[in-house]
Amino acid sequence: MSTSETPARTRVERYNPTEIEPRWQARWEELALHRTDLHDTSRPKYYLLTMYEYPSGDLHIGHWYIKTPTDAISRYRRMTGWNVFFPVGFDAFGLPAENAAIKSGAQPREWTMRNIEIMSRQLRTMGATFDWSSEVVTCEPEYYRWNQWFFLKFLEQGLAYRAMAPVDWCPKDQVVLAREQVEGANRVCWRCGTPVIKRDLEQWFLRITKYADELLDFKDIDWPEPIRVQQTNWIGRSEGAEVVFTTAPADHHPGGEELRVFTTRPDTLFGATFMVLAPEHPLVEALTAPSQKQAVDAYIYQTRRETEIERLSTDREKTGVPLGTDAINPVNGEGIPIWIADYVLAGYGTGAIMAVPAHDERDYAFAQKFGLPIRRVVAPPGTADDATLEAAYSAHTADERLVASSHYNGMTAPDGARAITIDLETRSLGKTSVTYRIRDWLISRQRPWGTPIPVVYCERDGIVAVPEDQLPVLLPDHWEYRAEGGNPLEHDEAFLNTTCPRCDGPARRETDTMDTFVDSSWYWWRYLSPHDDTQAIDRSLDEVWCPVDQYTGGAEHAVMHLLYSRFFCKALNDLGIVREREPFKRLFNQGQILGADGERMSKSRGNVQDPDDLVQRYGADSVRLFLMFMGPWDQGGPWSPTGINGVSGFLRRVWTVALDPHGHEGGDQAAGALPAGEDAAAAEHALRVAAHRTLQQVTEEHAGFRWNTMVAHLMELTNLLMRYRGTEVAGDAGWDEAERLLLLMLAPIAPHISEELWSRRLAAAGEEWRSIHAETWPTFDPALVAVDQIELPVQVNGKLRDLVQVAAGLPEAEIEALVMTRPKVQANLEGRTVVKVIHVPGRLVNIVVR
RNA sequence: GCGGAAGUGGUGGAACGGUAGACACGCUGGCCUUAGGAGCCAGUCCUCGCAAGAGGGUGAGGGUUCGAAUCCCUCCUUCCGCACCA
Repeated sequence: MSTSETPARTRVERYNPTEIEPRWQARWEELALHRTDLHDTSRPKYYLLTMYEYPSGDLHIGHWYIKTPTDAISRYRRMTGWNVFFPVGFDAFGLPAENAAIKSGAQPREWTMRNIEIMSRQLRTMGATFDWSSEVVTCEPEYYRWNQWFFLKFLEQGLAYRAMAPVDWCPKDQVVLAREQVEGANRVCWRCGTPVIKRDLEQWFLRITKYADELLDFKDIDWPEPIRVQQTNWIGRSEGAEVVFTTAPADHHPGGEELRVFTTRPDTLFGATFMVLAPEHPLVEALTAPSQKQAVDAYIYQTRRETEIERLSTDREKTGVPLGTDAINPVNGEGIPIWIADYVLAGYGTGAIMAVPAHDERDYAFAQKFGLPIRRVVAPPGTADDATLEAAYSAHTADERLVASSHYNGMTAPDGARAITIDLETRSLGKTSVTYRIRDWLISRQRPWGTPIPVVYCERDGIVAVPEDQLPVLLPDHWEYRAEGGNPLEHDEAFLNTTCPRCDGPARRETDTMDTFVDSSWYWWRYLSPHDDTQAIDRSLDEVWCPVDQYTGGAEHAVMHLLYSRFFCKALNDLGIVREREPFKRLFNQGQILGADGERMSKSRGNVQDPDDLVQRYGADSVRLFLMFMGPWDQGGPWSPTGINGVSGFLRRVWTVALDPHGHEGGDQAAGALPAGEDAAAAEHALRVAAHRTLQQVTEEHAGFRWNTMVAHLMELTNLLMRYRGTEVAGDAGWDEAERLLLLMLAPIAPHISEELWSRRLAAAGEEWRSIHAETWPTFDPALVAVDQIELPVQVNGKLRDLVQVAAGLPEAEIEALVMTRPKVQANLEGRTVVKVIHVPGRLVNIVVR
């Protein structure tokens, strides 16, 4: 059998990412390609930040999903002329280190540092352009001392204060529990199974509420709408009135005590038929009649076992207990019974409400359950006075009016609200008021692995701040965990015993540490000068580099980290420490990668995808590309164990067309021949046009981080090159241009293979090596992307009936005339009258017939 | 429950209010030759049909429009957050 007619399959070197990738990573490091000169002002700066990681020990595919597209942004920005700063660090304090310590006996610090080492190594396999020279690790004293310093500044400014707040408490272990340490619907301690109860402790707060109104303003930042909405709802500004009720005298109570309520509906004050206090309200004990004491105590205990989510759920049965005392309504002197119920929270408003069952759903449900009166005070015209309310009426219509409200009758609800509030104000029994759902930030944690709060308790001077020059207050190196007795710092005599900075007498250190969200509220400033021991933030670098131009990370941080960071920025600006009032100019929230089973990845479910295995098997470039290809970046989704074959095959094809343009595989009968009716000039032109159109699309896709369609477009271009492989145009100028653009476009997203093929191109051309990542992003030729022929869909009554080829720029009338002559159109027009023709130039023609 | 987001082939997804299903996975068929986690070509939304073609189709139901996956309303399902996980 002769083989002369089909050329032997060419044997090119196989694409071998495991050989290529470490080699280029080492080269880039050697050349310090990603070390950012923060003082270089020759190019515009671009601060690119991705949320730093908690060192849990394993980098999983979700970390790659955040970081590799962000790296593509970094590389693209560099190619388009920016001085990019792209740092990396670790959020190193936190509960998992303590849990591991309790389980294994290792010290949290050792465990954390070991994990950081492992994760740093794994991070390097991504081939990302992190500037490791600015790495930050928050559990290092050189970092957390500045948390302490900020705390002292906040304390001076009244932004930090101490107050009582409930914690989840295990009565057996005598320990404060984190939410995740409280298990099951019956809320028991994770270690001993004892029912958990809320207990009040003196704790430290940061006054984020001072900035509530400013935090509602997003005009200077370009953030996704859903995040802005979530923050707005979280802050939850409500305008209304505070109204002063007084208690009525009773056998057990002299009366005359003030009871302030907050309401958004002062217009419904005449409809208040009872009052509800939060079970934690300070007056509950004094107002409870002896006959009610037992029921009230039992109810308070029950409430202290519930979560706020349970308490606020609107679809569960309402519960409550009357105290046996009345409150006097200031507008009509009427006495109404006072109840306690869990749906009223101590921390919101004044912890007390006037209940207006006719006009509030929750109050309505409560009144129904306990047979309390329901009195309508707002009604649309024509409503009979005695018509029963089937549900709370809380709608607002233009023609509704106040009824049964004394001389306010006939007013609209908003007018009534204003009038009633003004009248109360003149009697000093009320005032307009604004309440926020957001509460001050509780930063105290009764745990050892965090930043010690820098205050001491002196028998003589009370609470005394540690002076700045005595910072940092160092965590002890080692501590013992006990089965009982809570925070080990409370048993560490060397840590505990100190002297009062004011009187030099004996003092005890604060053992609470800070919420780790304090660490993450300013870490991007520290990247600029991570080892500076004279100041937290280098103001001159802040002025050049901040705010962050682009921040990337998960949407699960919408209301906590991202709000705390904005708060910190404003507070630090007020302290004169930083220049800006917003930390992150632009934000992108990527989605979450789930396990192949569609569930959240976790070790216990056994569905964690390890990137190391994938890198070993397919190479980092394939993993990067697959994560970008699987769907829109903000969407995430389940991991597909087979999908990666697609991008891996794509990169092999890129390799093949680059290194073996003249060869072809044996399976295609038409291989080596140009498409029918196409000559070499047409083929070359087709390649050029495709390359430049792809470049135009890819450039646009970079602006919107649309990686999935970007990869698809690069696949199309590669498929086209594959089609012309082995033909007479392979390797010609048009082919070569397409090939060159393909590699440049690939560089930000698949950095290793593009660097390898680029270096071989340069070598083949006898040119000196220069990294593809130092090349300039190409620009497309407008003449080549211009469209000359368009395929125009023709519809009859909105249904597709035909496609016509027309020259771009053909006059509309000519197109319409042409369309009418088409047989398929004719067939559909037969026997019907043309009503009108909709012609969207360049898009379609729709003929409407009757 | 409250707040946010998403529902399109067997699967991941594509589609400025204008040709639904680009690009892939998987599967089927053909080819190549041989050990490569291979490669090449073709087909692949559903129904009817050899085909040309016809009809249906974007979670469900309604609406706006010449035209709706896209906009509006109601409902259903899934995912994320709810303040001590980070």
